[in-house]
Amino acid sequence: MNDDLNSVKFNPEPAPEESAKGRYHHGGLRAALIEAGAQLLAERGLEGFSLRECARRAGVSPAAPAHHFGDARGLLTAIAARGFAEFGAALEAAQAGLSTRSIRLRAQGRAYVRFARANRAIFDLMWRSAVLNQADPELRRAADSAFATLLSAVPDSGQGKRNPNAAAAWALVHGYARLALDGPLEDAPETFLDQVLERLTVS
Amino acid sequence: MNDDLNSVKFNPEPAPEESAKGRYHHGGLRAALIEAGAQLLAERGLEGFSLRECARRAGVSPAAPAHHFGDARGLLTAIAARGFAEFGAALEAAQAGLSTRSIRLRAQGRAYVRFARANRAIFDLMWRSAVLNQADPELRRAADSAFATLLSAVPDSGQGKRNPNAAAAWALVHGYARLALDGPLEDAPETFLDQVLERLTVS
DNA sequence: TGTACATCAGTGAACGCGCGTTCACTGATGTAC
DNA sequence: TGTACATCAGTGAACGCGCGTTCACTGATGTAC
Repeated sequence: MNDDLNSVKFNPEPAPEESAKGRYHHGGLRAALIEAGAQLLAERGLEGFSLRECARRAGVSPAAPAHHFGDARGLLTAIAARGFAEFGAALEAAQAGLSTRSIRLRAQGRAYVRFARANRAIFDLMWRSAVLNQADPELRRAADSAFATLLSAVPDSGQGKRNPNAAAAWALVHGYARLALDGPLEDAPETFLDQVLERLTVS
Repeated sequence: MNDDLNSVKFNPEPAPEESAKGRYHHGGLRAALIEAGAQLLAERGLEGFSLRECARRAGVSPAAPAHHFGDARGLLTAIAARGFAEFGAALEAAQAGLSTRSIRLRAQGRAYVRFARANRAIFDLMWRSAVLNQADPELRRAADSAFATLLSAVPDSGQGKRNPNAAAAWALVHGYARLALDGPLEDAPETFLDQVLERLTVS
């Protein structure tokens, strides 16, 4: 993903020195913990996640993370926020330069599912609202921005806030992604998704 | 849900006496642990789930559950299996007596989402494949049977095993259910689901 | 119908573990003068 | 340019907790004869 974008986002201080090892002040601990946490999630899932292990991987004492994130929820929220930022960027990139809405929608659908498959632990986390601090402004901003990008490709049926076209497109793509992660469509090829997206009537 | 069906399924011995309290042998511990576990999940989610707490609620020593389920994965798998059995029964009941496929599909879609909303903790669990023993024959049977019921309402496009009509219907309904549980469609009314289902073109 | 005995279900105390969090602390940084 | 000092980031030992699991055990059940 876009590392530059994210290190700017989460570590607004000057870039940490190459070798932060052995120094008393880590220099980029916040970003390092997010990275360690993301890797830990990928390896062991949410069940195997712990603040202590993140600290261990970042080469720092068990009490250090509290300084930046308070508790596990805080760190998980930051990881999810980074996930949504990358997710939104992927959707944006997928549709950039494409002209018609329906073409942009298909392209975003593919990017949506591809992101879920390539980042399954993070994608899972992004939707586990019970373990996140949903009020966190950074999380909210990143999530809302990603959703807005997706929905910008759906024709507005003029039904106001609750738009069945948007919900149908979102549900179809989101459901496909979930089924691709959770079993039933685990090994479906990308072309199959295209066939599925064709079943969507959005006018 | 259908308690008779499930106690038969999970507790093939003669029905436990009304007052199993105080007796050395519980009489229906297996079923009682499944019930306690389901309630615990509903109250605290998977994060707050523990074998010890299930035992406590069933009024039994911490070591007792191991006798029936081996470990937490075993009990969770049994809970998920019961969930799939109830889920399949709900889908079946929803479409019973309806004539055309498209009508049956809509009815099942509504039942699918209604089940997810009414049993969110169990529905979540049913899809958390990482914490379940997916090889468990009872789980497999219950899940496959529920899916078969759902897909029986989808026109077969003659494309063999990987049927885009089936995948589209399933993804749309499943995605809607997830979005209804996880935030974006949390308080959408049932009629909105109908409008969304209309966007499905399945021929 | 009665008795012996194998089998089964559940006990309860004990264990070791990794966890989150606390606490008084210390080393580094950066700013004011 | 130099020094004093406040602030900040991270230490590391300690705590109490609930967990899963083990273990030798015991009470109830049901079957063979």
